[in-house]
Amino acid sequence: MSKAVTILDIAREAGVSPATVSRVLNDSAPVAEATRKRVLAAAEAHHYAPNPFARGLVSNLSRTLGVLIPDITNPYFSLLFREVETAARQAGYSVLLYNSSFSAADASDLTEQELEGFRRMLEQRVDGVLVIGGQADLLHVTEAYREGLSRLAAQVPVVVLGDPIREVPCRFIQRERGHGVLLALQHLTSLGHRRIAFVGGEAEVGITEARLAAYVDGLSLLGLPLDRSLISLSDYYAPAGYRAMKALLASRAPFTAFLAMNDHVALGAIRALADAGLRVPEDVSCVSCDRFLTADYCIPRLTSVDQHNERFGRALVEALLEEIQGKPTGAPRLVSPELILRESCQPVASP
Amino acid sequence: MSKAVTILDIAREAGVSPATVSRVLNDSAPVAEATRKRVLAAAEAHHYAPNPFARGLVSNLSRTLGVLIPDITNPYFSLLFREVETAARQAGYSVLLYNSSFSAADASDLTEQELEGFRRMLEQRVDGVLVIGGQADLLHVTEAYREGLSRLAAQVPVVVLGDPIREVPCRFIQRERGHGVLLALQHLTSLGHRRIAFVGGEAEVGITEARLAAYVDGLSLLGLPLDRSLISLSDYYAPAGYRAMKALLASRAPFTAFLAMNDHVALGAIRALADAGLRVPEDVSCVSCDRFLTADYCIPRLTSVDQHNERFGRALVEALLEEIQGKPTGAPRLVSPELILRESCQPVASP
DNA sequence: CTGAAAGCGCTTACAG
DNA sequence: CTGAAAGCGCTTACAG
Repeated sequence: MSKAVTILDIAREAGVSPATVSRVLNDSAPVAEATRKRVLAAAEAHHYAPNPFARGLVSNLSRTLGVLIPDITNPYFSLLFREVETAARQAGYSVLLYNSSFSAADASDLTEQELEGFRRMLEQRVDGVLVIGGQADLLHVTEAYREGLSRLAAQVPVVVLGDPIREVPCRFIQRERGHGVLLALQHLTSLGHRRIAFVGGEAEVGITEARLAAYVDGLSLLGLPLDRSLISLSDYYAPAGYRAMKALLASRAPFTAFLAMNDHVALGAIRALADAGLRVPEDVSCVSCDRFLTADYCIPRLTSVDQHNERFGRALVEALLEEIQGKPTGAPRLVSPELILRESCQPVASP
Repeated sequence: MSKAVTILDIAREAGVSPATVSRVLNDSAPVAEATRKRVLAAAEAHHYAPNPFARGLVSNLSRTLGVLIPDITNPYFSLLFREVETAARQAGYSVLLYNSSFSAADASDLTEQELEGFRRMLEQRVDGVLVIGGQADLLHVTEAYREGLSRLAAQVPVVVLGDPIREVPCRFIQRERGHGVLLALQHLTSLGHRRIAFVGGEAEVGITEARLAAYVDGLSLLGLPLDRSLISLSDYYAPAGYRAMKALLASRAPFTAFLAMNDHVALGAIRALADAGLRVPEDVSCVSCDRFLTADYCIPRLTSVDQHNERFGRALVEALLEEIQGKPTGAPRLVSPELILRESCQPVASP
């Protein structure tokens, strides 16, 4: 590999001191226009890029943001991440991604992975950290996690997508998560459905609790009875949706429609219905949340609440930049959920 | 933010010189066991993490790998990336991800995004770069891209997933991409299909050309005639699959089965068939490539060739580490494609 | 086995 | 507006 060109090379070429080159490149002090031009020309000619190590050593800044995510192959996270990366880049930051492969199934084992992520961020001296998913999504975190996150936040600005964790000095940002469920319930009841199941999600996870609460409140708001046997939890992927629907069918609790935690769960659930000889929407209607990429091409096309989660990515980055730059804290812009009507709902069959 | 602890703090605490601390921490020279223990204890006690800027300034190493990817929300890339990140981490490297949002549709405009990615990698002084997708997937790249990639490779080890580009000093790694198509064709012909369409993919893209070539060769191998009107290209997402199938149907060329470039394309194509009143597999059989996450839950479940692309991620990282460490070049381990039989194929209806 | 010292490539007071 | 010099926190010959 060829040796990189340094500020000294540019200084020599432009006939000035390295200090002046630095001033021109960082626009950190007035420099005579003629000098300035010579410096810029020299830098350009040699494709000069300041050494970030040297720069970091004095500024203590890496121009890098760390992002902790459990699983980038989950479209919920990858959509969010893409937005985060774009926003970060536009603000002049690179993004270090750490995939902690966290799944609520075995929290104790995997806490270590998240702690390792925290450590990495510290080692790499990122300028700020975004924590998305993992234990931050849970109602209760382990003590080790609390400590690790606190230590991290003591040394670098941290923004967490989630509800505040007691005594942890991060900035927490949470979205409104119940309104979409209400939209879905209203839609289903307007079609005459009265026995509406809730499928997917895990207990102990914030989003599940929030949506479940909205489900319970929504039913009462709409004057429908709550039947706990219509709630079938699992997790957030297609196999889980399949299992949850199987369990629901096995319970023989009657229902004419269901709410799915997301499109993958919906897919699995619809598959389970099909395997039981039930069609969507002819026999059962379905509204899903968190619309993913291919929902418009499934059979049936999924009616889904689009939470516009990905737009939230930019808000997260902006909050983090505020923390880094110590600027005033604007409240994150809210993005309203939107019910996308497709084919998976139909008026309830008259009994 | 609290001021970080430095090697001097540890040296003082352990009653040794900073040089000795460095030796212990890097295991770079013999140190008396007693001294060693004191140093380690002090480092531990203060959660000491060496400053990567200072370290990088002398070593010129960042312990960071750069990964250039067009779109992390595409499951093909996110599956690959997850494996890359895991392998990199296990080798002690962090990963900087740059999303270039490249789509072959408007190459000229987007070359700039990829060049910007190259520049970023250089600025950040990553220890090595992995180039995945984008123009690297194309049969022909722009001159600007060639120059940018060459300049990058002149300064840092670069591994490209793709076919060699003339005069560019990178290591290129390519997979075998035709065998899966042959498996699919054999399966379909064994079911009696003789008019098999090819749906999805773009001309000018390597993988499309490779699979198309395998399709042409496979047909002749199996003694079937080639009918160009059964080839309907588009790109790699569900909407494209939909359009491609619509076009194929509009052409009225008869076929009883089709090969899809990937599961998203298959989904779109099957949707288009459904909208035309045709069922899979009853009316038309389908084999897809590049199995994605939810293929087992679609209606119908997709029969698909699993290329095990994600396993390739580790091979890429290993190749890059070899380039970085200047070690001998092992040929990348090959991963054979595997035909996953599900529900989307059925014997051809007797005419 | 251990320490003193130079040096990596920048930025930033301090002079002028 | 510009330069000389110190210093950021490490690592690595060089001595001993």
